[in-house]
Amino acid sequence: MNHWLMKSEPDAFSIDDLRRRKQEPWDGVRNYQARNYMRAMRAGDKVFFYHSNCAEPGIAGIAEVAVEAYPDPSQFDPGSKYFDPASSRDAPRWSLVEVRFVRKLRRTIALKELQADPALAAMPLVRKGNRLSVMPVDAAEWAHVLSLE
DNA sequence: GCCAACGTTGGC
DNA sequence: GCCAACGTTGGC
Repeated sequence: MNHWLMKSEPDAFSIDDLRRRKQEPWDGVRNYQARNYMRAMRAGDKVFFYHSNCAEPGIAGIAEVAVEAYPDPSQFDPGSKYFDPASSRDAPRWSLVEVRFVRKLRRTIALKELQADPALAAMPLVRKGNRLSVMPVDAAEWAHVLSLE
């Protein structure tokens, strides 16, 4: 089983939103690397839910992959901000997974704290300029983050 | 709101 | 295939 991290802007969709909705299609990913990681996800994989672009960026909770990758319907919808005229139903360009709420962390583990921790220095998340919204987390990093909780 | 970093697009 | 222009991400 693999572990992952997915970013969301809490103003748009927070860990509390996921708790309320229980399960959610992770639509709107329009980056090939992030898409490829989603396609590699398997049902039951655990995911850190990261809050980005907000007052206190950090890891706020845990989700799990509920439904493996399938075509993101928003790419076909001209009314959606995620519409992609270059994609077609015959050859969909973008995928999504559905994630299910597992739990909130007892506290949000701040980006600042993650950046300062030598055990996490290899995480793409803490590297300057990284903009990936979906990324793998190795098992040791996963366990270490949870030990900080 | 600023801006550095980065991915994508498109002219050539 | 190069690379400048542009748009987006996301910390601060």
